[in-house]
Amino acid sequence: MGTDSRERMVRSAAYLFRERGYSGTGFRDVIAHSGAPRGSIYHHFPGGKVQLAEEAVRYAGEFLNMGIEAATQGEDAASAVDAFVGWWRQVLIRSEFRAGCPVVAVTVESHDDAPQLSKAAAAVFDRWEDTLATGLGNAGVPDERAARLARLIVAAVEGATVLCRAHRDVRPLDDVVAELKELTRAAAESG
Amino acid sequence: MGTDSRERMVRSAAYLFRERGYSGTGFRDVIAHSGAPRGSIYHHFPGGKVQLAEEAVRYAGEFLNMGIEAATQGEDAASAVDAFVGWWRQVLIRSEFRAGCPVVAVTVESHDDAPQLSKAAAAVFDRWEDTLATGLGNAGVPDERAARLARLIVAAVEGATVLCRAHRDVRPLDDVVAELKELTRAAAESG
DNA sequence: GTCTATACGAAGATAGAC
DNA sequence: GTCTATCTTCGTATAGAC
Repeated sequence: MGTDSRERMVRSAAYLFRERGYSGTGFRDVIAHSGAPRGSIYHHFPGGKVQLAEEAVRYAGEFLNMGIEAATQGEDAASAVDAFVGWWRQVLIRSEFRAGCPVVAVTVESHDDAPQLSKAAAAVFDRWEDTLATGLGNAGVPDERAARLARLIVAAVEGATVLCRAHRDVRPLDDVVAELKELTRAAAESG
Repeated sequence: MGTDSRERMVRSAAYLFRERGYSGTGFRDVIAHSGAPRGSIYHHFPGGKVQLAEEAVRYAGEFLNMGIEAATQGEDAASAVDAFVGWWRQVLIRSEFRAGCPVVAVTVESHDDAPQLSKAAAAVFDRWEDTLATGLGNAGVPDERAARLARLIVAAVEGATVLCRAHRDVRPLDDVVAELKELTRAAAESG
């Protein structure tokens, strides 16, 4: 199965973007990290680096979304927050605060000449919000409120991961989560 | 006053980082944007690109902090949020969602070989939080809560700017701000 | 302070053989 | 699908003249 190296490249790109960003990650790095052969980059990705990045964004988006979906089956509203936050906590701590969110990294460096990247990123953020909102809905938060809360959660947690990387400490994330959980519980009870 | 081109380089670096990130911005671009002479880069910045970036982060941090300070003199708690958010709204809209926060950009791409950059970024985030927390305190929010709320505001607004860039729309920021304002007002009244 | 020239490696991308 | 060779442009950084 020769398509194996293709998948590894996408995964490696997502991994490396988290640490060094889009411009900071070259094919050189992706090849080295994935162990994929140099000669087949443009065979697998005729669209070059932009295509690779687009797929990496989607891959990361899908991957995390599955985690959120699995964890938002409960009826406790706060568990929806935990589901989303838990992943980032792990990423931050395991990488010793060297890694963050690849989707944020790509968004922040996106050019005009590659609008596919912002579009892919927007789709990922939307998907995360939808899944979270569904979880909040199951926990009793009214639909309209759930959508706005989900958006706040995504924004605040993504922002908090950046603060954590700067501080090399999880506390910003923990502080933010404490506020979010309180807010979420109140919203569920009032619904 | 020959130091003028030095300042312009720092400002240009901050400006360009917002759009293309740290790795995506070369000296080439900084020279072109600032109009500064090529030959004096390493005269002004012996530490090279890292030093330039460090100063750009500090410059952006100080600049925005002055804006927050000026706007948090009132007694309305929500105005402290507006002060911070207003700036990012302007940056996003005027750039047609091409520009974000340079401090976030640098943090997200920071290497192990230049820990000065994360440190400078952390100092900036802390300063913004402190100024915001003081504003919230003046509006009647208890000190401990004010600190946590300020941190949430910084994280959520920074995260929202990323969402706005992906969507090419201000709505994520507006949605997040609506929630933050409500939360802030409640905290001020309960204090 | 600013210039030119230059070093040297890496970037993304393409062509054509196998 | 993978290889090697190659193109062109760009990256940061340095040296030494002016």
